[in-house]
Amino acid sequence: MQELQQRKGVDTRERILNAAEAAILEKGFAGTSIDELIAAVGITKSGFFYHFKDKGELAKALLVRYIEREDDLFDDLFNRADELNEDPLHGFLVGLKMLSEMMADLPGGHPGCLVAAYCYQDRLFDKEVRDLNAAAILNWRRRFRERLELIAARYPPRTGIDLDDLADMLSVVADGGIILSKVVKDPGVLPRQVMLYRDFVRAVFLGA
Amino acid sequence: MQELQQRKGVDTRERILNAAEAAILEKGFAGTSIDELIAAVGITKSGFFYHFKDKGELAKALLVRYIEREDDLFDDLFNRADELNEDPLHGFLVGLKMLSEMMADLPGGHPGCLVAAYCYQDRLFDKEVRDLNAAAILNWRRRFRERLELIAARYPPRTGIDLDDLADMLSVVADGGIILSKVVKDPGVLPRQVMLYRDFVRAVFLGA
DNA sequence: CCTCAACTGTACTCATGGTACACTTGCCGG
DNA sequence: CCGGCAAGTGTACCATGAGTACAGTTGAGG
Repeated sequence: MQELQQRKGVDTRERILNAAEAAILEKGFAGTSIDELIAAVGITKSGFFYHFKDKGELAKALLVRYIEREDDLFDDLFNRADELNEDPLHGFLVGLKMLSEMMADLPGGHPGCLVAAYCYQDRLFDKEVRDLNAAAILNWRRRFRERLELIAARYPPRTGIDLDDLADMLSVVADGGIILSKVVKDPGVLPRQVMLYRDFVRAVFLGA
Repeated sequence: MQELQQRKGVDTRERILNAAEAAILEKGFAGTSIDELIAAVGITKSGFFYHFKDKGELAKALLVRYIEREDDLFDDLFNRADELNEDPLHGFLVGLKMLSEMMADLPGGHPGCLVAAYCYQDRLFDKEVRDLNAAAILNWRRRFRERLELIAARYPPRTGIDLDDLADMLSVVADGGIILSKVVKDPGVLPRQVMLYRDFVRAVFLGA
């Protein structure tokens, strides 16, 4: 079955994606040259185009991989938090604390969010990629909204709070927090902002 | 005094900056070509290099102009809010409401934040530009922190809330809200997120 | 009429993205 | 041990974009 060959191929592809992700988060998509990627990975230009038919396909593959990983991370994190806790509110609060700690533990700070990076260069990509980006955000909204509804069923929230907006706010705080952390070069900003969001969620449902 | 000539020159420079700002927020810095800018403005390449010695100077001039405008906007907004209100907390809350309304009234939604865009392409710029970016964020932190201190002197805040973090959270919510609004193509997300931040500020100082 | 700001025009260099296509290498099943 | 396929290499080529160089033009003001 040519397992070794396949493993090598997958491996090279992953290494291209790794190099591309790091470079794109620092210099943007158009600012990242294929030449620098193949130099970093140690292959030739032809090798690159064997794996991706053009630069746009690299962009798409990168985003797909990024979104899958983030989804897995959220699944894992909040499932663990739920196991530790029966109550939906306290499970969510524990999950947010774990998220904050995870972000605090990233060596060198959070490297950046691909969704945000693509957002500020979206005319470089085709509709498919832009739709993928939007779908990822809407999926996170749905996922957190479902949790918030479970919480709201047991703890009546403050009136005038829309649960979609409160769900969105986690993505907002994460993306905004990443930007502030990067710009002021203080990795601590992001985890502290997540904790502020956690405080707000508690205030909404516990009124404290 | 060649006033007309100077006005014409300043005007052309501003038109280059306008075209560049719009293009960079959509395609990134490296994705924006000088050729497309001069085509949009209706000048030649020589004309462009008469105003900016290279692309890097364009980037710097653009960011300086953007930060000045944002500062002026905040000055104007919160000064007006203060005139309408004696109490520092209610003045701030009124200012946030006005900010939210202003963002809701932007036709086509917020075009994007240059600070955030530069953040995700920062290796394309020299240290001076990156420092400008960081200074802008720190200046907004200082500005809002001062307001929050005035409020805290009259309304004891919930314990465990750091005023720097709460000040940062406005920038965080703005930058994150802009990204979500752009990605899901719903201009309403941003103003609603600002209102959520306002709710949180009220909860911190009024406990309600 | 002269000067200066604000350009235009032409011509060139170099790097990068991308295309095309023939060729190689090495594992694997038959 | 041989043919096939995955995973590449090597070479050549083209268009676009950043930037350089520098001479010439235009029009308002003194």
